[in-house]
Amino acid sequence: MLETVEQQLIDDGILADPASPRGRLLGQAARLFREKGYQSTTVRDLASAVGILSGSIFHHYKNKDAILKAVMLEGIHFSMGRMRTQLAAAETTVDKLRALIACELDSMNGNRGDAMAVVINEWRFLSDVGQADILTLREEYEQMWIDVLEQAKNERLISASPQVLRKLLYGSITWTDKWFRAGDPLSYEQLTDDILHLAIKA
Amino acid sequence: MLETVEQQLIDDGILADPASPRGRLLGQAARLFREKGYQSTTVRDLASAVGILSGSIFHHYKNKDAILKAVMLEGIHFSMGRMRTQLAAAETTVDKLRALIACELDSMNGNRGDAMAVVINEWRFLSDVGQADILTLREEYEQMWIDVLEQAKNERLISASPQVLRKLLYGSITWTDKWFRAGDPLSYEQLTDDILHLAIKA
Amino acid sequence: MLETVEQQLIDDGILADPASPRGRLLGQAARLFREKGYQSTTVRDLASAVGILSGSIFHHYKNKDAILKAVMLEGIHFSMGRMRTQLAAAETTVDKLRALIACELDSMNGNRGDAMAVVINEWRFLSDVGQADILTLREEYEQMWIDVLEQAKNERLISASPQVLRKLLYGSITWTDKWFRAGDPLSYEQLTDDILHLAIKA
Amino acid sequence: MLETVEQQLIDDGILADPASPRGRLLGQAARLFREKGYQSTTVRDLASAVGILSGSIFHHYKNKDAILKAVMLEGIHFSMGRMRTQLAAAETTVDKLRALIACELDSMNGNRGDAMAVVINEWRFLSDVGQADILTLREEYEQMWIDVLEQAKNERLISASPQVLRKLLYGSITWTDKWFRAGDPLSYEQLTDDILHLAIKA
DNA sequence: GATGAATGAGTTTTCATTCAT
DNA sequence: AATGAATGAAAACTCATTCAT
Repeated sequence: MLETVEQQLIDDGILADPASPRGRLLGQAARLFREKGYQSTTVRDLASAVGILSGSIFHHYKNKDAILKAVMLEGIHFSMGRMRTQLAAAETTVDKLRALIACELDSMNGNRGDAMAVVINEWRFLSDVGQADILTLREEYEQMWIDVLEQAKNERLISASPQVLRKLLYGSITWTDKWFRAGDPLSYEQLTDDILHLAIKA
Repeated sequence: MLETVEQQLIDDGILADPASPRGRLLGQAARLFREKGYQSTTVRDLASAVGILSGSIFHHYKNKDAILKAVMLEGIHFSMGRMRTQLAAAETTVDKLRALIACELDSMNGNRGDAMAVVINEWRFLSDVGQADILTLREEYEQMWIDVLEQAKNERLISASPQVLRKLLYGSITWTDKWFRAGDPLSYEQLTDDILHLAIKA
Repeated sequence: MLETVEQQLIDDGILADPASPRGRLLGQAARLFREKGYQSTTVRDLASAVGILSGSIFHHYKNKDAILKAVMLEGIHFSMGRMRTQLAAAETTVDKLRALIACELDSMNGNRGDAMAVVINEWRFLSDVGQADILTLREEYEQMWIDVLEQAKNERLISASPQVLRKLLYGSITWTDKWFRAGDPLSYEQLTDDILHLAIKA
Repeated sequence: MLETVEQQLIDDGILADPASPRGRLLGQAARLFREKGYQSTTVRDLASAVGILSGSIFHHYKNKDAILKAVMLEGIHFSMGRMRTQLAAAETTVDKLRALIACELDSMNGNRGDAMAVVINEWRFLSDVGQADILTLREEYEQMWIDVLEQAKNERLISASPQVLRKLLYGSITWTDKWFRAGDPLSYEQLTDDILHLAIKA
């Protein structure tokens, strides 16, 4: 099911095929940028991770900044694609909120999680132009959260303001990237529930 | 009162006097590391911020890594010192928890907040040796949180495990550094309360 | 009439047919080498100017140096061909001199002028081997000038030594490439006359 | 006497002292840019010519373009300084014209000639900003020529328009850089006279 | 303690050229 | 003939660090 969403996005040309040279480069770049940080990852690191020489990188991307941007776009597109699907399948507001949390958790920690972690942690290193190009997409993404949280506020499920609560949850969820390893000793589902209960009083 | 804590730590030789050359360097370093990141801040940037030439930096610190470490030590010492004072003054467990949140929020966003933000955000850039040297201190700091949260758990104020809840709150609080500007439109006290209500059901 | 000379040279296989792939490449190369300089023109620039990909360039020429050499040969052959025709048609020594000046001016500024400008301005970037191959031809070209100037000297039309005068005129004429745009406000004929009067006293 | 002018300019801080590190760099840069061209001269070439390592170059100049600009400024300032002195000493218009020619010839071929040759031959490789910064100075320089040529025109010493004649003489003189070696077999004075007689009919 | 020129290893990037398809 | 991914050497430039003064 998750695979379906990913495959769909690849077929639509929104995500690069992970088997293609470009896709392999993006995958390795996401991993390295996450592990070592954008600035500490050299173009040589990227090249050797995909088994080519450093000069060849520039056959695929104009410069290092363009690689960072591409990684981030992959991350956001993948996360949004999956979120949309899961939101559509959720019935109650609580279910929707749980879906958002689960998706975002998986975006940071799942097996395609590197790219989204890069979006969060390396954002400041993306050039101004690159940031501007991606900003609309990020805002769209945030709006999906705000919409659900406003609904929850109307239903008196939450007490804090949606804007503030979103920021607090965002911090909690993105920080999991630094400490959470699934099933050890905490399962995904438990963590999702714990975060859900930060938000709602029940 | 807060000034008292800071002054005390300076007098004890734990923090550098902000008026001394060393203290001015650390203050500027904290600010620059936070604003631009450790790696993007050059030794020249540091030197020119305190009005000396780049070569002279190395009369004060052995190398750039030593500066980062010193900044972090300042951040942690200051935060812990204040936290201890405030904890001692709090009576109930809820008061203690509120004190921890308020202190940590101020550690990230207050006027001595640069150093603590550097501890969080630039941690990975500190050398292994440096990290090892500081780790005990960070653990001591964390233990203060865990102690209070375990007490809260015993009193059934919180439901999640103290270890997990600490991590989630940590994420929420440290992330404020990226979006919160005091009084605009949210006050410090409101934000403290909002975070407190993530943790406790009341 | 000029077209006749050019057509003749194409028919004789001395110049490439501008409609052929090779001819189009040489034309674009001449233009780009003149505009941006040999070193600043990349093989990709050349390829994209003729609508192919960079790798395909090397099916036509062994390397970039060979393209430069071919452009220069085109330039010299064309100039010499025309000069011979015009010299044959001139009766007096003054007419011959005027013909040389007019031809060389047009070689730099006319609609086939790019190649000759490249001969002059990019000469140093041609490989030693390439220079050696072309040198005889350039000497032959120069000899046409020297012959006429010696005749002029014998007829006391000029006072300076033919060798020196040739160099001085050469500088004046080739430099026009940097400032002269025909008819604005100076016509070709006026400029030709002005240069002629540098040489002869009349 | 010439030395006097040069020394004066050095004392005034307009030219760099050839004995200083900066001055030595500029001298070698002028030589290399002239010999091999700006683009073919690497920063390593420059560094090794003055006996330092390539990275140290950037201690003196921000980038390669800044070196080119500095070389050009040296060339123009030196030429103008000397021209002004010589013009002031000349009495008749013919003397002035001869002085201009002699100065410009020496600017290209004398022992400080590298820098001026670079101004002429590498102009296109100076960045747009750099060109803009120098342009006023070049115009000032040209005006000195135009003024004398207009006077000559009024006195009916020359027949062509001052603007055109200047361009033609400019080409002749700057081209000497490619072929003239003083005293072999032509002396400076003879060459100056030959060029003077291109301009005036006498 | 401060200076600032120099170091030298490292970075991103460029680009002519090759070659399997 | 054309493609276009890959090569690999070389380019300009960066920057923490050293050290003689």
